Amino acid sequence: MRVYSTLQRTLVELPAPPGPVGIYLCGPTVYQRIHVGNARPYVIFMWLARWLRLRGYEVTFVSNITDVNDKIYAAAPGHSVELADRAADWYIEDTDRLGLGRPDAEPKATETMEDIIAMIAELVAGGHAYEAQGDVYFRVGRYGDYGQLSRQKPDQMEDQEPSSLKKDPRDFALWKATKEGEDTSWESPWGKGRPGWHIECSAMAAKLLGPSFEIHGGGLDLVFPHHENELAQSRAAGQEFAHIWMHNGLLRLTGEKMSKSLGNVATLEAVLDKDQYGWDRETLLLFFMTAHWRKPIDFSPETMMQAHTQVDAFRELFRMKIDRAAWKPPQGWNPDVEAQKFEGVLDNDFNTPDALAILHKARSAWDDEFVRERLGIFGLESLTVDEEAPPEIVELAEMRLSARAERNFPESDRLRDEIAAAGWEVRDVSAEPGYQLVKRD
RNA sequence: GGCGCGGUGGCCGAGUGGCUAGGCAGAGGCCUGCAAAGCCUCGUACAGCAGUUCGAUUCUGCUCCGCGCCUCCA
Repeated sequence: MRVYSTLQRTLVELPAPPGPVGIYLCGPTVYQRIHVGNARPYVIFMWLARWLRLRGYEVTFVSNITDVNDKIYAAAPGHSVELADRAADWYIEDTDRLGLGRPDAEPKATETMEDIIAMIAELVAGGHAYEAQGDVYFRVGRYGDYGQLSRQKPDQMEDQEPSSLKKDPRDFALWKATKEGEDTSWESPWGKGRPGWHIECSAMAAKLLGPSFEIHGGGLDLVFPHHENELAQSRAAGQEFAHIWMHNGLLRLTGEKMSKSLGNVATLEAVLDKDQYGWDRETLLLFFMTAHWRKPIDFSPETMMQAHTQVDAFRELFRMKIDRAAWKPPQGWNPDVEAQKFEGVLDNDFNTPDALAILHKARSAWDDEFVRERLGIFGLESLTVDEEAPPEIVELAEMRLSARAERNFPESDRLRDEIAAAGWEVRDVSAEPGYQLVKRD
């Protein structure tokens, strides 16, 4: 198994199973509902964790929730705790709807305060950080490898968060003294305050995965400064930290990155909501499969529609009621060979579009077992179950069957329309009972 | 200005130094009372210009275009 790592700028091999493989994913800052773009890393890494387990790895998947931050203070003056709690619940609720389960741990910054403070103290003691009027800053100039992840040259960089207290404009805050209007603070050796953005991830990763682990993930927009800073502070604290850095491509809306600051946002809730975008979870999951995890992907009616059509095509395979005993692999379809290819493409940088192509080939070959066994990896096992029609629909279909037997086609067509109006499609088939009912949305 | 990613047939989207990606849409046909579903047939694409090579969409350089980061952002 190998994946592309931003740090090495190449594919990096994972140690052989069983690992262990620790995965740390940067989750959202909670002050509003997450958007579909935020859902992409969640989905990709849930899938990856599942796949690695199937391949025999011992996986520990940690994804944090940032619940102290300037944005949260700004969004709910005096009520930041309530907002963060509520928005964290939204995040869980919305991503739960994707049906992929949860990471092994979802730590919050506010629940990791001791470790955060201890780590900052260690950096100060080691001379990698300094205190200034209750703030603590990381001394970028002292860490020689600064910029190795993002390939930024320190002398070319612009200032990070300007502050007159910094000794060097490139330094960044590990701890911030409490300011007016902030309704939460924690005691520390430097007085009351709260952590900077980057240190929480270093502390939580070390706490739950140890000083050295395999994979650190997040969106491409986190490479600099967030991940650069995490790497610097953790290494400065003597930890090896993550070996592999996976950065997923960003979701785009009308050609631009979907982001809260640009305001071109479709919330995950809205995308899945019947009264809004109304896409089902399967469509969204398959949509994410269609592009490689490192590439940008366009969220548009066209691309979602194409994903939806594919979802229905897989459903169709399981409506066919294939007689497995009579089934034989057709020309050009060798399940064993294809199974190996399937493993191969996922083991090679987790290429889901290639995996999807193989599933389509299996579908064409009517190899329902092959497809059923693999759809589950992506949380799409629901496509294999065909919904039963309710009695009143069945009754209409029976009436239509009689009408057809009498060659009363006007009545037959009227009944078909009536069934369609109720959200079902009736088809004439040769197998008993002579019709097939399919749910339509 | 600095750093980085990408440009593939109508659309989405993998991949490869020479061998069919796959999907969507479209056209024709079989089947059907009409449909639906299914099946069959049909598309020789890889931004442009140089170069390396027996041969490049795939490697190198340049140009053009798009995107991301350098400030909070998955």
